[in-house]
Amino acid sequence: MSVSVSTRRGAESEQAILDAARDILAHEGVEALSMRSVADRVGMSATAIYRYFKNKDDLVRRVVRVGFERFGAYLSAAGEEQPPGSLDRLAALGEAYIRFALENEAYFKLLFSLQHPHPHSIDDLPHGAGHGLLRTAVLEAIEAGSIRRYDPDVIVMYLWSVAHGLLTLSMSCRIEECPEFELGAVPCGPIELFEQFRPLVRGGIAAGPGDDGDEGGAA
Amino acid sequence: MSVSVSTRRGAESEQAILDAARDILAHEGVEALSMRSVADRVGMSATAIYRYFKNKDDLVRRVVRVGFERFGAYLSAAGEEQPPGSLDRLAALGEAYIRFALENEAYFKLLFSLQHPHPHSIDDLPHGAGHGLLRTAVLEAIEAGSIRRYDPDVIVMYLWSVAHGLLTLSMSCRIEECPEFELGAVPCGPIELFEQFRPLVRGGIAAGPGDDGDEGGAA
DNA sequence: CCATTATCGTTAACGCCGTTAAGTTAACGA
DNA sequence: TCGTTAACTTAACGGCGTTAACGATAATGG
Repeated sequence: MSVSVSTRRGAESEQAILDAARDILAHEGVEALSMRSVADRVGMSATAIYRYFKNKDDLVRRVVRVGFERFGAYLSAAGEEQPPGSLDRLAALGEAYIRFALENEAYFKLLFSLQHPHPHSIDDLPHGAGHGLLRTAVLEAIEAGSIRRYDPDVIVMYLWSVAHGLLTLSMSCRIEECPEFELGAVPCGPIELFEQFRPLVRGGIAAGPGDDGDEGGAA
Repeated sequence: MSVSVSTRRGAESEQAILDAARDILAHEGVEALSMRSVADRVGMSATAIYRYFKNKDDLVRRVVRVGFERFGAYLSAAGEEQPPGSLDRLAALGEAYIRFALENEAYFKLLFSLQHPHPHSIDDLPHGAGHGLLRTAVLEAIEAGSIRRYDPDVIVMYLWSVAHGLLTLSMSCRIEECPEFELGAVPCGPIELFEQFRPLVRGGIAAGPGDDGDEGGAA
């Protein structure tokens, strides 16, 4: 009886609004995302959106949440390509983190915006934006003996910080345009840099015992 | 010909505008920083600001630049408290980076905003936001044998990423409110976490010799 | 000393924004 | 048939960055 045409049409509108907002965000950037622009795209007036979303922030939150459900899937898939408990799995997670952020830059910038942070806590994110995934991988790696025994939550935050810091720095400073950041005369994006980080993350920056040889470097 | 009274009065207004904008940014946050609010504080109309600044972005850029001149001084002072070429100096720089960002959150968030990144390149920042400082410290540490020989620019980006990532994550996810991030039942802010990172940065995450490790990665 | 001129500031207005309030239309249950 | 309600509209408010046109005022040149 009651779950009738009207409610279904309502849900369809809601979905259309979400889709429109997602498109605008992805293709025109966050600055072009306004109630009016979304409304134009779905062919209704801006105020109609308020039937489905409390306000703009609510709409944006919903949009972002959808995007980050794929984030979790993307990370999960990338991690499972490497054996559990291995360092390679951790590296794959980091690389997937970076790759996804670069390919979905608007989403990433919006979610981790410093001005209006959208996750009120890590738990707000689907799969904790990969936090749970990473934590599991770290625990497995410790258990497998791949990485040293240390507070797993600290290791998680450390690894997350390395990838996230590299990303946010490259997004806000455009390091790829800096002449200093051409490694071996080849311009170097976040992914290449992240690869170069691997030995440092694995073995640290401290000089090893009896170590004096150069293990890498630019011209 | 003279740089006379009229120009000086103009410069005074310009300074008053900058001061007002800085105050609003620091005390009320970036959302309260509008041309009209700044104008109100200095006691003139919003449009008068355009005599001294091309537009809002120009004003903000100038404000941020002033703030980050102190950033460079802060980092420099913190670094010099530790012996040159030492790991302690690198750690001090990182800790100062975090401390300054926490104490000048609005500045930090504005400069490294992902939406409107203000540094067009690292060189835009006074002292490269400490980049030059860090680079020098890394080179000295390599020369002193404190850290391994590796591309110094990669090490710089790595260290910068660790600190910056921890900061931005904590600012956008409010990790201190997450129950997971109480280390030893004590709520744990960025500075405490950064301290916990030190052994990882120094020695890496890999299990030391003695543990059976899956050391056979890609590289 | 006066006219000119550049400097410093004003008010009014435009088009955008998020949001609220009130009104319209159509489908539905009783 | 009537009343209710969901879905959507238009009108409007206050705030935003910004432009244009205009006035006051101080410095300067003849």
